[in-house]
Amino acid sequence: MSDGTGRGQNLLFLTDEQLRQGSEAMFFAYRGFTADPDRILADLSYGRAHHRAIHFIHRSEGTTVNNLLAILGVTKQSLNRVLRTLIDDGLVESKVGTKDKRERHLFLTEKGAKLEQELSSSQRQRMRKAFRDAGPEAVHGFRQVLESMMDDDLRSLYKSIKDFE
Amino acid sequence: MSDGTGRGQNLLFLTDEQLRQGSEAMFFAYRGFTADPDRILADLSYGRAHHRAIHFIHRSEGTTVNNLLAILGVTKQSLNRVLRTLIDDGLVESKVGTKDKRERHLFLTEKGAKLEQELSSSQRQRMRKAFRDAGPEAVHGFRQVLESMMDDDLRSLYKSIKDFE
DNA sequence: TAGGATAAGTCAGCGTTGTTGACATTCCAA
DNA sequence: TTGGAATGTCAACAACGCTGACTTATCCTA
Repeated sequence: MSDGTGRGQNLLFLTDEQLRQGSEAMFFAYRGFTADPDRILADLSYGRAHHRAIHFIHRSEGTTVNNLLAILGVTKQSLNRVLRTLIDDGLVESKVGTKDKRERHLFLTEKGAKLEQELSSSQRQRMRKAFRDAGPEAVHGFRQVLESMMDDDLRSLYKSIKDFE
Repeated sequence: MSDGTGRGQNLLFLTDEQLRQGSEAMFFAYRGFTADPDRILADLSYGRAHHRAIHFIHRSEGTTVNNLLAILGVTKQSLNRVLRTLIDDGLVESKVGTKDKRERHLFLTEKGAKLEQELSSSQRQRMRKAFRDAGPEAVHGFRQVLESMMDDDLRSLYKSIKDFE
């Protein structure tokens, strides 16, 4: 795993203070990251769980409940509650699988797609500003560190859906 | 704010796909970020709120309740519930202010400091690995992007406590 | 010194979102 | 045809946000 530059980055000395600042940066930044969608969701008496479900149904149209469970990392009971309200409210459609009829394939309705747009565009706006302010090299580093911070199984999941399109 | 390189980084074109990948990286990385402390906390029937309180009391020993409220961004009722259990369990000590007797100054007990160490060291371990794997330039970019992503008031707060020591 | 402001704590109630456990239904595949 | 997988549902519970109302103690200022 040597980087071959001779700068010894694998031996990089990191103080507890530097690492603590990294943790706090994550904490405060995540607050900002979720702030804009949270405001929109509050008016609809939805929460982040609804947002996450909507996001991943949009990005993987027709995904199954089981697949969604793996991505979101929650119990089926927890997801089911969220999914049921979204279906009842006419934002998500659940279609029985054709090949395997046990499976349910999830889709956003027009109404659901509209909310997804609203949520993601508010979040993208902040992300775009942050990316532009920090510059391309910083963005590259940002993504490198985040990837390294993931659990192994989540990283493979992330990478597998990252280049889906 | 021109970077002077002539590459026009302020006009950086960012596709929705790139921004979405940034969002998803934040989502999956934050899961990893909290995973290790979460496991420790679960055994003690504590949650993330307890961790956050312990963290910021440790880093700003003797802080007041009001100050902690501002940092954590929750209501006084919500913090009070967490603080009460921590005090009852002998992890946190609350001392009446000497200058202003209305204030309560918060300290970790020996027991509290021990748990703090356990929590922060598990989180630091992951952060250290991520920082080393990604390298110093990446770490710099990581922090730049996270800072840009914060709300203005949280960024000033973050910066003000960042260089406290 | 009286009265308003501030810091903290408390009670009651509610909502979202996570958990476990138990159980029914449907359907595919060996 | 039977076992297991996928799904859905019910109940109960816990963590942790929230609002609103209220008390107590203290401080500061007019």
